[in-house]
Amino acid sequence: MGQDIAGRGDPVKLLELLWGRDKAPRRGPKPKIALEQIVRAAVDIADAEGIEAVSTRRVADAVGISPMSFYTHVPSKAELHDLMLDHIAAPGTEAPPDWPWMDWRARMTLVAEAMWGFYLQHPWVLQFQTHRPVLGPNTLAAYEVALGSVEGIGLDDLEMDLAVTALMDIVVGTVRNAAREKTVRDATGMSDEQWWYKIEPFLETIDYTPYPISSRVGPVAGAEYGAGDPHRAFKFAFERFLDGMELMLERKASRKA
Amino acid sequence: MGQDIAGRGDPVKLLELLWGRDKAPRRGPKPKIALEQIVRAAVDIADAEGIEAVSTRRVADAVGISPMSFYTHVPSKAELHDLMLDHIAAPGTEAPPDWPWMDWRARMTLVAEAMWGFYLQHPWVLQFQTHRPVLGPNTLAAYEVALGSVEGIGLDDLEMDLAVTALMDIVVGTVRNAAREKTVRDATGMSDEQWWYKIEPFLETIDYTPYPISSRVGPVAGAEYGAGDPHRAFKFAFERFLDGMELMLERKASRKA
DNA sequence: ACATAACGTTGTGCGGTGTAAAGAGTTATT
DNA sequence: AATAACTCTTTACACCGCACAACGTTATGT
Repeated sequence: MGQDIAGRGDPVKLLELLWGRDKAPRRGPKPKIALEQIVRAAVDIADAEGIEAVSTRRVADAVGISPMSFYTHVPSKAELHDLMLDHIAAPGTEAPPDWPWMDWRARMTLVAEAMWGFYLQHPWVLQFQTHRPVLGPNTLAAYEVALGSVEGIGLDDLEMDLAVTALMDIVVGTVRNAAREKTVRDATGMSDEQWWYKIEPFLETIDYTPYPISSRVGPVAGAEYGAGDPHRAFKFAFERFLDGMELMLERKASRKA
Repeated sequence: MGQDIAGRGDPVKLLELLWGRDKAPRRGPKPKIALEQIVRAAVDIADAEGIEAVSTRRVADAVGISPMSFYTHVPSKAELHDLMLDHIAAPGTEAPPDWPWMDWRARMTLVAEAMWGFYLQHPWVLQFQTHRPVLGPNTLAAYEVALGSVEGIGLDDLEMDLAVTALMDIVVGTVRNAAREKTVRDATGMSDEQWWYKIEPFLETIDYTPYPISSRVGPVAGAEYGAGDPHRAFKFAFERFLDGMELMLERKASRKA
């Protein structure tokens, strides 16, 4: 069931699907629909109603085939998930033209902000367990763009990967809070304000003496997030990280000189 | 089904369960089992077989009650998830005694490393969608400890929360890769090495000219992660972040002086 | 002491899930 | 023309969360 881990099946078969490598002339009747239609339908459902609304039956119905016919196109639901991930990675696989004239901080910020928007558009991606990397064409292209933001600034290859990984982690970690409000409101029909208002009487009955710092900091942070600006948490973390990167680059440069 | 968002039900009821607030003398027959047994059984199943193995029927069976009797103790599966989260937050709710003598970098590092171990022990937590905060006693206590690591170092209340949030994001983002290997191997019976070996022939058929940087950096990073050290990604990101924090603290101090 | 209301437990059942298995129909190859 | 390979479909199974109703148990109100 549910959002388990892709890769149970034959990983090579998945790669063939990702790269469209079974275009060889086949024997049987022509397929009624193409794989891409299935994947796009699944993504549409996920974008609109969340990943839990994506069932094999539902997807099959959306493209007009019988439930089990789904399995002629996709080995299992796990593979569908990977295909969905690579599918939505399609936009943002090209760096802007003025890319080379920007400094690395601007480039990394651009990549991070684009990624932020990406996750807000497809919040269901955040529900997936990170599994083995999806080695599809779009995912690779997006990775290429991200790596390009730190190319030629004085990092070795491993450090470049570490920097991009850190960038992604900070985005994912902070954008969760941004996606939360929308997702939870859709699912529960209750906004953050309504939720806090509802539990407030109970919260007043709690003895906060064991939590002196939290009870001081919590309301301050709560008021800030309640105002709806989780993007600020991202900017804080990311700017600290960029400053640390800059220090590292300076150290490396001065060591060489 | 599956790992959806907690909080569909009455949020106050959930708080009462979290804080054990329904100890009033009740009328009917004595419950066969206590809520804590249910939660512990659920956590045990999740630790051993992953969150997808935790079904209401399965949990009920584990504690020796009928499937539907589960619902007299817990309003729905969503509430069970929140109860599980607060339950496992119990350890690590106390700061070490030499805490005040450590500098803030050491304290934050300690908190982050403890958190790292926590997620490796309960990797299923990473599969949850972040929803509204779980305002349980253990979760609050853990937050208190984390906040304590940045108390009195020159940050205002909001910045303290932002710093702790960033710390958590970096840990969560990087520990996913560490949890991945174990989880996926358990689920697929295939190690990372076996997986790479299996897809290697296919990978050689791909034209990498559109991905010049990735094809150079990827293998280098892959060799490093293949050696099994995602902890290095954490250390890289976290040290950059700490350096950035230090710079921020210096700036704030010099502005005051 | 007894009726009653509130509660715990249980069995039945509904609509959903992923997918195995088997069969029918279609097409390219032999 | 025969056959093998393919797509699509129907049926079926074991699971899921949980609504509902029946039944038994206990503390309360009279």
